[in-house]
Amino acid sequence: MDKQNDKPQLSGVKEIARRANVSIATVDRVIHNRKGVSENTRKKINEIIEEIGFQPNILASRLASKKVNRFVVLIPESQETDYWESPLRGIGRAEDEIKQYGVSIVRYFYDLNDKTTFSKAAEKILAGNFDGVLLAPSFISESLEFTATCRQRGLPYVFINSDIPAQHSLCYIGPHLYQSGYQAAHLISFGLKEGKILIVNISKEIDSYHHLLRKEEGFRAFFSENDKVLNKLVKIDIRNTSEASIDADLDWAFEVHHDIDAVFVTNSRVQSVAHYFEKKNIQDKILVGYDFLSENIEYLKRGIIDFLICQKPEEQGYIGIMSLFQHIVMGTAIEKEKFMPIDIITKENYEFYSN
Amino acid sequence: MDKQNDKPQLSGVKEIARRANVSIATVDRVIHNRKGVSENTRKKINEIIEEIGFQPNILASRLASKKVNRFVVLIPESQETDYWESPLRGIGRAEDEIKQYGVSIVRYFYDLNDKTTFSKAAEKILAGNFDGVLLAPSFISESLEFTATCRQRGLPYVFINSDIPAQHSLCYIGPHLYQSGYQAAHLISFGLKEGKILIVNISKEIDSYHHLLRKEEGFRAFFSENDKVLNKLVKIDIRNTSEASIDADLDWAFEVHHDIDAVFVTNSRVQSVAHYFEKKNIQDKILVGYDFLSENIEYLKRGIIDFLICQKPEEQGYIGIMSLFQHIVMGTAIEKEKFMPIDIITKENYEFYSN
DNA sequence: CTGAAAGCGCTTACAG
DNA sequence: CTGAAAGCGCTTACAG
Repeated sequence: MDKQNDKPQLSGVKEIARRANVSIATVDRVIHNRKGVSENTRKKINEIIEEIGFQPNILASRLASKKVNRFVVLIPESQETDYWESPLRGIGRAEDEIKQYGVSIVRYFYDLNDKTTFSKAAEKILAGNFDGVLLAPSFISESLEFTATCRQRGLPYVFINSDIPAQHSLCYIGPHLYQSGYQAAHLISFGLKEGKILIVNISKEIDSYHHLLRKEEGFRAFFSENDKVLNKLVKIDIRNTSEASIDADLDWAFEVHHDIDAVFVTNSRVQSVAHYFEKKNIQDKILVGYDFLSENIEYLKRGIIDFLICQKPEEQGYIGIMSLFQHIVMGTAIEKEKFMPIDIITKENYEFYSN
Repeated sequence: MDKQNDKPQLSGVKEIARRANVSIATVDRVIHNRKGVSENTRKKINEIIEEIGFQPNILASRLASKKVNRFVVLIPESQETDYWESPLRGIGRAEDEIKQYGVSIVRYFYDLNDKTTFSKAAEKILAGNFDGVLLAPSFISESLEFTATCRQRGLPYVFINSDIPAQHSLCYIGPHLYQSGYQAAHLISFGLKEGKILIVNISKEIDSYHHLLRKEEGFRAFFSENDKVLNKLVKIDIRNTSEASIDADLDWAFEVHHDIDAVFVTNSRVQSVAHYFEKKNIQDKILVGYDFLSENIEYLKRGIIDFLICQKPEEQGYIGIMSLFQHIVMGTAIEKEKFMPIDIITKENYEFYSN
């Protein structure tokens, strides 16, 4: 049809080579910042690239290149709760999408109750030959040690699920903990204009305890900032996570504070409190906690848990890998901080929720 | 390193051709179900494809092919509210991702207040040469007429935002209206154990009115199914959407029902009620409505709107285009119905929400 | 510092 | 009904 366009403008490396009067091999060298090109030619070629707004054809590039990129993942293994299965699923989904681009992913897991498993895995990773790391830095000092070495070697890493600020990570992908606690407070206060609220922290690991504190802070901030003088807060920390121990602690709390109207559990262990409620046939108290886990959802369905706050764990894994991919393979810019939405899950909407 | 793998197994069309003792051109014909291959060869090649689990290299395929796919979008233009800008943004995002695969997207818009604009655009689309359609079927009978022709021509189409069931669409991507109303009811009832609730439908188009009804149905169902005898429901329909008219109607409603404690607006026009509340300095009533629009968010921030239900409009556009792409270009299977999550937006989490 | 040539795994005319 | 050959836009040795 378009007779005038018989010879469409060349727009690729070929055209650049033609204009610069060099071979396409040299153009390729400049595009990829490889050495062995005179300053003059480099400058000329870069100008032409600028001028014609050259965008490399990523399909052709990947097809021609035999280079493979090896990513490695270091996250907690699933235990007690199956929370970490979700990020893992997201990682798998990302892998499926990008394996045709020559990316392979190796997975390492550590035990959240044993720091040494983290360090051992980290060592293995450093011994291997990887191009990018996706890391859940649950143990602060061990993570710092690991990332220091990565940085030194120019091995880029991405944090998911919890952040260690100012560590030169490529980016952080995960929840805004403080704000999610604040959100939980609003929900409870919306249903309970006046009354006593129990905050429950359940966790045996000291390290991740700091996460729970951030949520608790946000939760408390809501009440002090919004002048909710009619709401009183009390709290208990439960470090022994056996059912018997949790039950005993809750027994104690409800005995001392017979007038508790609502309970906020700062993590996915809300199921333990729900279980307790069910056993004791407690029906009139508001219960809010975290995470889209099958057990939690069961209690949500039965009306024992009122709200679950959820932060797209699967998406965290998916975006984590894709961020590495964008940066390392595609060479595009990525956001420094990607906070997950604070999703509110109820009996009515859980079946439409996508992690 | 792997000396034993000097000659890695060929796995592509070449290997199939070798095993079948034919040329790769013939293999290509079979892969794409093109005619001009004897039943015998076709069968043999298909067996080999099965046997080696052949997966075509989509990069190479797209690079070699000069075929372009033309998608067309038919959605309402942005007016009154800027709701439709979001799906449009999602469509643009999808376009950016897949244009390297030879996909181009043409956009048509119709006026929600004028059915004829829909039909005219539909006609133009049918006159053009397209490979796939993304359609918001706001006008039922006009849409049916259009899709009948599409089906006849083998032109696949995807519905977004609202569904017309059993129309052989490739898929539907959008909200579950009934359930979102049910969700709104739960939220209000959580904050209001006892009291009178006003349902407000604001819309001048009769056709899309049916959507609002579905939400209202869900809303009412919550109260009847959950034995909320202490909550009373009243409703008004507002068909003249000028500010003065809305205000007058609300004046009337609050005069007749002086004891209204909460208001549920069945669409994004919740901002009109919020505006009214602000003018009249009404602060003690719960207000719940729909959609992440900047004006609505402003009222959310100021505490006038309590909750917004939102159904990822941008995502609808994005997924809509990607579904066409998956089906037409990649040839992969897609889900028949993709319901959007029912997101609950509050003052606390709106800034982390991604459409 | 630079270039000619082969090749990535497909698709597409074209010829038979 | 089938095949040989050119080509998609890059990358990669290799040779100079």
